[in-house]
Amino acid sequence: MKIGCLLGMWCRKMTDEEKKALKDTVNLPKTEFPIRAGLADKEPELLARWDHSNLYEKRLNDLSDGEKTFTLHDGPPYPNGSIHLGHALNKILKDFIIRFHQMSGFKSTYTPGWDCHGLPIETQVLKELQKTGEEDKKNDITWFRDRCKTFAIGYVEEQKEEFKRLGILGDWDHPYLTMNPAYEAETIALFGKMADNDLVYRGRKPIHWSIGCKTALAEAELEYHDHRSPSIYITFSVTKPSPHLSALLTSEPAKLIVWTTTPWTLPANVALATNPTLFYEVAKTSHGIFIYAKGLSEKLSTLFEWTSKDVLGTLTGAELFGTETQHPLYERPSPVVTAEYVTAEDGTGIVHIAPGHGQDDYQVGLKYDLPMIMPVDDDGRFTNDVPEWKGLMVFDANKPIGEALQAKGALLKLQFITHSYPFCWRSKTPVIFRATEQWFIGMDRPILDGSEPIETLRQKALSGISKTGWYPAWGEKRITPMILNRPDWCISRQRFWGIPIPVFTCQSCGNHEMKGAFNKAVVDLVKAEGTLGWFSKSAHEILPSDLKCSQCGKRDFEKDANILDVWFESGSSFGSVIKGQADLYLEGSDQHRGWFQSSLLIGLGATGKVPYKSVLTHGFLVDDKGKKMSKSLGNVISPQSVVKDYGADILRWWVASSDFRNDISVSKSILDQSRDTFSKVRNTLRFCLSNLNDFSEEHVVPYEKMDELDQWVVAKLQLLIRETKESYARFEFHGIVQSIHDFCAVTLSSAYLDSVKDRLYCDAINSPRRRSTQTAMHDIVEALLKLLAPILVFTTEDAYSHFKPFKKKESVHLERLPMAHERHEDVTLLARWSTLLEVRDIAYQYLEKMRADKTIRSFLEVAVTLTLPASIQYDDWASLLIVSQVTVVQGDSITVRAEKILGEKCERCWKFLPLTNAICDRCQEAISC
RNA sequence: GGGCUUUUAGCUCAGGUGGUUAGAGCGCACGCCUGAUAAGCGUGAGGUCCCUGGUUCAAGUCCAGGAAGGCCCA
Repeated sequence: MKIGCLLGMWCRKMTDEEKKALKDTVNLPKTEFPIRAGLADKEPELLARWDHSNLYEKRLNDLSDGEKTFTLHDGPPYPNGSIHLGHALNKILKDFIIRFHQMSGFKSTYTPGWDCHGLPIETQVLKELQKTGEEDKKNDITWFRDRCKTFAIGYVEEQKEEFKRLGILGDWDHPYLTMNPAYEAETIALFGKMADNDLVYRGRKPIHWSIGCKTALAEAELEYHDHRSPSIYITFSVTKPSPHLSALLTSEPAKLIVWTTTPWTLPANVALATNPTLFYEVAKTSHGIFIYAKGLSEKLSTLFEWTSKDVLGTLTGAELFGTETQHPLYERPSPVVTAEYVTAEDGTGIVHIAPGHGQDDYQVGLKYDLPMIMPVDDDGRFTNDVPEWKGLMVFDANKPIGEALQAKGALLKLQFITHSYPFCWRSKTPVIFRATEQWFIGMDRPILDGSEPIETLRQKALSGISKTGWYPAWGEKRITPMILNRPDWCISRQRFWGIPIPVFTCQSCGNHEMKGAFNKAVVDLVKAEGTLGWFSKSAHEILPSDLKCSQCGKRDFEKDANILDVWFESGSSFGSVIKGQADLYLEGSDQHRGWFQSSLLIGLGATGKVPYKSVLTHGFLVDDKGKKMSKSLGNVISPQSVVKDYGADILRWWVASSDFRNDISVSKSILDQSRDTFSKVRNTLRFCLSNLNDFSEEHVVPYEKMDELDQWVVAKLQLLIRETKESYARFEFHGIVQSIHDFCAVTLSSAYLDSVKDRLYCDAINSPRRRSTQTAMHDIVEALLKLLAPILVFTTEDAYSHFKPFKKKESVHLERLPMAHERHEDVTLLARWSTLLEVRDIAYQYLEKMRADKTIRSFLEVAVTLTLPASIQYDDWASLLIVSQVTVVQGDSITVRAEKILGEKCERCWKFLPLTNAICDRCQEAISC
């Protein structure tokens, strides 16, 4: 049927065929971009395409200006399981930042890494061996380490695929692994530099020691079981009271009461500790003058069967400080110090301190510079230092020690208690705390690197922190006290799966060699053979034949048996992965104690430089009630399940929508919401695309000739572009999500696009008004796709392939971010339209009432009369309100009246108008064009 | 127990220097459309701004104490 025939059929009802022909003249939207995202299928397809075209490399080449660089250095995750949501969060945030910088012209490389050594892998491999009954194999170090390596590689590959699936772009084919020979060699070289700067020293530190296995144990290798121990109350006689104590005493002897369940540690006692703020009672009893925590008086009276008690006075632990007592077994003093951890809940509020036999005791020892006596050997037997019980197992020594105390009159009470005590997970024997020789990085040693002024590592670290950018700013407040208060860094571990401590001990004089040529020999060896070379060769084979002991000149060396703390390894990453200083480190806030700190100390200790310019942190994942994710709470959500059920883009959209500086909530309903808001954005894009189907470069309308409504939306777009880029630069992605979603939902979908449908569908295809709108929509789609590309990597690529920009790249990810045109950010226009839209709101409130009382169903059935002040002038209210007819009357305030229109529905544009034909004049004209 | 930190509608977030009835979007309810259709539009209902006390003419905003979360230590 010819269109011309339609014009004459106003007087009779149209047939279906005629209606269809008329409908064919309407320019309805059309696109191949599917209405359903189908991310589960689409995403792997796009990943394969990017992989095939080498997108990462291409971006580095095509997008960068060649001058500006931005380096985000990746903190390495640990490969001992599938990635969890925290990993996903971290890597996705990094991806946003790198993509933003690349699309802004920075050369921004991204080398992902893995932290491959360490106890968790060693433990898992050991467990596997236990299951198969092959435990002995762990003694073959080469074989065992190879097994660990295989284990690590397995999860590196698994995690790599999981990260790639999230759309993270990076140099996945060349990641850094801390077990790579080149990496290991660099770590050893950095150790050497720190040794050169005199920061490495040998000292003693208590560790968990398994007598059954004759080995050091990590926390993870302990099991707690009930254990029967002696529980003894003993006394230390005051020899020199502190001034406060002195004021309460006469010449009569006074004694401090101490409780312990490990009598065998008494030979190593060097001090007593009180809590500085607790109150202590000095009491004259039937059995003598005693000092103990106030409040325990009743309990102790009963226990020791005191028949009388006179309180001579009370004083705080701090006031007892400085009192000197006599060791109950030996002719040596045991001074009173203070420690915050001491309580009056068990015992007497006074504890005995043996720095070689306890973690707390060790800290107290460091604080007060107490000697560390450690008279127990590898077999758990007393050494020559305790001649009277030499060779006796410590647990067997409890009895004779008790007897000796009794003989000296220092034993008040002996009982036995059953309490929870650590056992070795392998030999099932009770564990002891025992000081052993360890390697340390000294925090308070002057760094002898030739720089002036000479500072300690602690001083350098503190000034380095103050020069670093911390985001959020409280990061500085968090890490500063940690550095200020931390003890020396113990870098040695008694394990196998790691990088050896590259130290040689002279068998002749005991001297330790680790600098210069000694270090170089190890670096060269490890570069060539990996650290396996160290384990499979003797010192003699490793060292050049002309290297001699700098002390005695002999050539008989033994390799150190320890490996490095894994924090030393990961903290060395800047050395082999980035050149110079990174612009940014981005990790969870727990890394203030971990990687940020180890990197800082090694950077300053070895190279004199902080390895990062700034540090950004994110919070932790919690559920919708703010509780942390845990298996027992059953609130764990895996990234794999989110990818499967929602798609990686929705996971990314959720990450972007959260304010990651605080803890981040996640739950099914939160993800559902992310899916909903994502869909709104995607549908808006789709609608624009579908209306650009017949649009190309020759149809572009210059800004000046655009319809005012289009000019307004272009102005809104400029604002959005500018604000979005600012938010990216500040890492405030949730602001981006919010403003882009708001733009799509409110500015576009509800206001602009709804109003503009009529002209797009019903105006003549080439009408200037229609082409003007398409020009605006084209700009919108182009800008939105680019602005969203760093976040919605899959969806924007999918949409881009259905979009026809004038200069089309192979991928949206080879585009730069859009530029905002200041000239088009017309403030006057924006203000004017804000008023016009308020009028629209008022009109809609009125019309909604008509709809509610069934006067009308559709707003198109209505003729509106607007009363407006003279300040509001606009000539196309009918389009803006999407009603059939509007009359404007001038008045003082804004009021709306409306009534059901007297007219007929145009069969083409569906407006109600006075018709002389089946279709309205505008439609007639449109058809005949 | 200590250091750092969070707490505004069901949800995600806004709310410089204290100033009228605390905002947005989503979700929800109700209605419309069927030419964005596993879409779209409209209207509406939602808040003891964690609690208590204080400063002030005035506090979501400042101060003190507390509660409940989170990270790191002990």
